[in-house]
Amino acid sequence: MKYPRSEIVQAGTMRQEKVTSMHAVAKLAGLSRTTVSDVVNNRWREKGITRHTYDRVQKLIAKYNYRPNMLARSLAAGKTYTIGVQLPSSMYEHWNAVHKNLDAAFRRHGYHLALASASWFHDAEEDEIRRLCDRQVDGLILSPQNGMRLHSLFKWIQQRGIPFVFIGSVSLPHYFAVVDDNSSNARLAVEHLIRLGHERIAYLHSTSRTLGERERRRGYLQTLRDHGLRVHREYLGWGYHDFDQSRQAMLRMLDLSEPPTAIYCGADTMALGVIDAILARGMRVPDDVAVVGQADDIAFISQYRVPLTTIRQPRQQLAENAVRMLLDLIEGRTPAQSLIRLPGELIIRDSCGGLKQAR
Amino acid sequence: MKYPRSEIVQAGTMRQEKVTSMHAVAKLAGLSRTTVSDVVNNRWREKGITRHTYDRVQKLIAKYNYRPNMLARSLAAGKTYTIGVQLPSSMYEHWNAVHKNLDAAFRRHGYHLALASASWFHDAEEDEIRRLCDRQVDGLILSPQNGMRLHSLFKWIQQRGIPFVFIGSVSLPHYFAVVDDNSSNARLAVEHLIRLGHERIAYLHSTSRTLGERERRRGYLQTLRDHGLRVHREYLGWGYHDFDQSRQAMLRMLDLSEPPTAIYCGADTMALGVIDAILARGMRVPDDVAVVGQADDIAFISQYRVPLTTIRQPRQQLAENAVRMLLDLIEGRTPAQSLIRLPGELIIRDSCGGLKQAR
DNA sequence: TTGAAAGCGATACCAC
DNA sequence: GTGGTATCGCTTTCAA
Repeated sequence: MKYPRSEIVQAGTMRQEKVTSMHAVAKLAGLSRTTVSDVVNNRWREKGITRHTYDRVQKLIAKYNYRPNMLARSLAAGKTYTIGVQLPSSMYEHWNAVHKNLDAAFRRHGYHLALASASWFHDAEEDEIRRLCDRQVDGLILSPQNGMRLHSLFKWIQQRGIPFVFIGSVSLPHYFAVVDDNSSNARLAVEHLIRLGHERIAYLHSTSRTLGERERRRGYLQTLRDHGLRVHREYLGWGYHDFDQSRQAMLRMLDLSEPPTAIYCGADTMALGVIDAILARGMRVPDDVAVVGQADDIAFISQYRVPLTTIRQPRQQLAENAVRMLLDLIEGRTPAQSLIRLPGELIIRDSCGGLKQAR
Repeated sequence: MKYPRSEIVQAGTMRQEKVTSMHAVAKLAGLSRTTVSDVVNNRWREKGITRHTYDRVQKLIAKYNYRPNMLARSLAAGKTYTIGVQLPSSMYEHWNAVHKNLDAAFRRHGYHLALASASWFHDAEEDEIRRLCDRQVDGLILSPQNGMRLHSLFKWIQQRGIPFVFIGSVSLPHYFAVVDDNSSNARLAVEHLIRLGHERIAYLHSTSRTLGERERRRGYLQTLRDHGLRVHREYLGWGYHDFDQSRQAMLRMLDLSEPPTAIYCGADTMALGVIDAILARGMRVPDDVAVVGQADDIAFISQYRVPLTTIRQPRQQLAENAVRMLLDLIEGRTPAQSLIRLPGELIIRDSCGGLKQAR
């Protein structure tokens, strides 16, 4: 027999595990596969198929519970309607929200996401992204932590003709990207602190691996200079995106002869470590040291010991712009811009306090 | 020409966007597809292919950057090595960790995950799971919030011969599942409170939709009875898994003529709302009311105003057992058990305090 | 309106 | 060691 997998064993019953195929439906209806296909794909009108035929097919589809095999469909059509997505770990709110927004936006356009496990296993980033390509995704949204080292990977993806856009932070110049305006975010934070009367403002780096981090640093330094404030080498610390390391770094800063009175942190997680360090020293936030975080990433932050003032990045816009850009690329249009920078907004809570000194 | 998609345009160059196919490699090597396939799938040894041939093929694969098309492979082999996963939203730590552990465990066995968007869009659960099946997943890990209403869906999946196991909470009896022992978790919490001297112990339900929630309630009630404590109707509240609603519910309980001195909450999120309510009333935690949460779900909980005592569910074991069970099913073995119940552990922090009354 | 035929890119079995 | 042939389930083009 030619189609044993869809063989009909008994009237109204398909053999266990064997699923109805389009061909089986066609046979049952006494029609050709094409006709069934046209009905299934809702192009029976323009193909001029009789209402009668349409109904007959639909009835059989319902009766035998036929569902098209997406694998076969994708292979034949050369299109999977799948978008490969690789984001940083989404334990906290920011990336989780970005992921959700991407999902929602792509769904509206008939695409679904394939998530790279690399979200957790950073060393596997390159491999995971390649694997995504092997699954014939129609496009990629990328936010690799090791982005700057992956030049050859991006070339490789381009060669395969798979469009991709970076999200959150550019990995390398000359590629499509929708990113946070880290430089202006830093300015937002630092100018807020300056406005409150602070002059000894520290900055806690997160990781060194992204261009975004560099821009943030640049924004911090430039803002200080623009306001005629001195840059202290000792006010630049490293938190490695980690609570404990940030705590240690802050402890060291507090030991300086002239410790900072305010600090801007590259991530909320780090800001929490910083606050913990300050409180552990018997000092108060914001009275002794003011703290600003980045991302507004922590759930129920209002319930913390010191609700954190922070910079929130525009999750919705980030996702929606990236989706539009990638869809443009996939569908052969030229995106209006190749690089979109989105500024964040300052969310003022308690960790900064009011004016430092009544003039 | 028979294989235009892989046509070689110029020596060393493939036409834009057209990716090398296995057939192209074979032609280049002057071999048959079978041979190339055997090399690619690492079964050249047993197929008795010359080292020389092997090397030649490998070299061409490298040169032309050939990578097998997983879609085609899956279609032909009737196996995708994809596991469909549908979990509750993973904004907090518990489900995020479960997801990660599932991913890691399946990867070790050569599978990857396809995540249902339903994690966020609960009303779409059924649809999303069906869609997952359409993509020919080899198996499913499910944790639907509306599970109890989805009987026909599960029948449908079974009919298609796709094995699945529930995780976290059973949706319906008689299916494979790896679940939290909610009844014993409730006992753990309530007995801890009783041990501390509490007699007026409340319980805040999360949602009504899962069997797990029912079991937790049962555990709470049974434990009270076992210890000869009276059950107050007014001590049963609903938090709907939501901070604000839990806050309101607690506020109402505090207005009782005889308010509870302790409360066990079905989720950490809810416990935070409860604590906020208590503090808002000018009362103290744990001095006036002791609080126990469920899940140990909140990041940096130690930094909250009142670090929460809670029950942590075994994330790693949950995932690993589910993976083993599903793999057994997929590979035709019979799982040792069809229902695995995993008890949680009490994580004692500050929201419970010490003995309520010195004997 | 409908159907036949040729792919899509692989796997699998079986002779040579 | 190697190659032919059938197949997976669907799309697409072109004739009838």
